[in-house]
Amino acid sequence: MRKAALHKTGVPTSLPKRSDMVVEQIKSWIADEGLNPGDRLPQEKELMHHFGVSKGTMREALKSLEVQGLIRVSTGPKGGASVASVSLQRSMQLLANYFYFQDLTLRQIYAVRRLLEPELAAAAAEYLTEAELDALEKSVTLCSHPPTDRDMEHRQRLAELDFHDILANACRNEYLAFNCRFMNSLLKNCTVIKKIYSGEAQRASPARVRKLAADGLRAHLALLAAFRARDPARVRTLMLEHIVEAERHMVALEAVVVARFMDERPARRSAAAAE
Amino acid sequence: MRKAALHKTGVPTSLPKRSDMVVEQIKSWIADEGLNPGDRLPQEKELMHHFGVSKGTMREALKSLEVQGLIRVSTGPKGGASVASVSLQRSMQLLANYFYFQDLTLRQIYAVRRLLEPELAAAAAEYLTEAELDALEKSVTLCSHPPTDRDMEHRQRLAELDFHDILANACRNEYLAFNCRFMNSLLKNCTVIKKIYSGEAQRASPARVRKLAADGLRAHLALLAAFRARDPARVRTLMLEHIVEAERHMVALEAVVVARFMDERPARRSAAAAE
DNA sequence: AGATATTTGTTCGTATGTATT
DNA sequence: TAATACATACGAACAAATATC
Repeated sequence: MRKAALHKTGVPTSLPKRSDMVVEQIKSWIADEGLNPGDRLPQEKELMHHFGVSKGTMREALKSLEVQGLIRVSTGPKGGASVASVSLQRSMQLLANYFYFQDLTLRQIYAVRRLLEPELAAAAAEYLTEAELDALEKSVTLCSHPPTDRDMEHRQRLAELDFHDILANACRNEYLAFNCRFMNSLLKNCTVIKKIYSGEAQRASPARVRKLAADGLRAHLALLAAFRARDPARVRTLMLEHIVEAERHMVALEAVVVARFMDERPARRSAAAAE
Repeated sequence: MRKAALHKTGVPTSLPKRSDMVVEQIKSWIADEGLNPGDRLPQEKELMHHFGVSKGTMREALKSLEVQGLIRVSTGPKGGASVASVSLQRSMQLLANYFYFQDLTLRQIYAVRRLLEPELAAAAAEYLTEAELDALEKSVTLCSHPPTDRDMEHRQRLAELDFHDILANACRNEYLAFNCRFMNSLLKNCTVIKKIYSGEAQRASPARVRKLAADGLRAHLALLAAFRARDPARVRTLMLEHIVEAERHMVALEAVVVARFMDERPARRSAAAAE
């Protein structure tokens, strides 16, 4: 399970441009040489000469690699391009771009979350450090007081998601952890959460928002106790209940909010431009 | 659940370069205007003038957006940049870059696959068209004859994964489907599959390879019957068994192959470059 | 089918900014 | 502080691709 082809782009979108060919060559060069994060690439001038392209073209190629997160480039002496490990944030952002036009629903996300998050929590139960347990508790206490204003309400919702991010940090399965972190970030940016922030959700259905918060707090408290007891089976059960419950509240809120503000939403422009 | 911020990059990596600022501005412009795939952006010259940057800088910005999959650009009259929906292939490749340095194990991937694939299959059972059922059957028959050479053996392994891709196509949950498709592509490129292709796995453990193929065929046949019967519950059960079984074989093969060829693997260079 | 106009793609020369020593 | 090494940015000219007539 190592070194799956870094370069093979799969489908030739059209005619490959010069800069794209350079990109592929540099990629396979990195893979073939087995370069690791931190290793430096030759400097611009040398690369230009090596690939027989001009500055502008080489710059575009390096830009492409930089956007993909595969290299970092810095100015000054000892500067230039160096191999980088793709950051978590960058990957999540690039992946979020894919779903931008997919019209995901909360149900679809929660259908996956319901399956993965209990497993993540159970795995984390085994490895959570004392520091992480304290961090969990801090997130819980932040949510334990009724919010005095909307900003605090919003921060409490985000803290609830931080709770789940901490579990991802403790999980040794990087693949599982990434998936859960990404769903957390999707939820952090989702419309319903934003509506809660802006106060629209409260106005639409204050009782539901209160119950969402109260149920969340109760669930996190119970989970924290199970984590401290290092009881993976109980953690799994509690987390599943928590996710199912949260989904119910969120979906209900989404329906309310959408129904109330449908007319305010700007209709999307007609596709297939101009002409 | 619409229009989560397209632009907010999150962490300012360092000092923003000119081209990066242009990128962010164009992104938020696309989001604010609610542009859809196909909608055209102003042409290079106009953009240069609008943002007050030179041609090279503008080109870097457009290159960045192109790499992210957010725009496509073409030459000629009526050419220029237009908004694009990020393609599945591009997203999977960008995401694969993240895991390139994460040293994922088969176990980690299968820990997630075991949870998601049965759910995907159950969901697909409801929606599979006749054409898709036929495609499934075609994949199964391709695997039903003992392979005559290594190339055929390899194509059969890939056909098995195509079987699972077809299920993803039939699933209405785009988020679940993406996750399953991505794991399929990870497996297609994983070392063990490649070793099977090159014949190393056969030489190391021919009995295990035969059993992997035989069990896979049997499982897919049973699944096909359950799909035709539109029996989601049975599909779910069968798929779980199939995945667990496949994991066992693959992990065993991986161990054998790694043990036999450890010395041939090129050691990775020392990290933290020069100096 | 071929000519032409339009728009991106590439190159070069030069100047500026920035981090190291 | 100054000198050096490197990326970053500008502008003009030319090459290549493609839609339209």
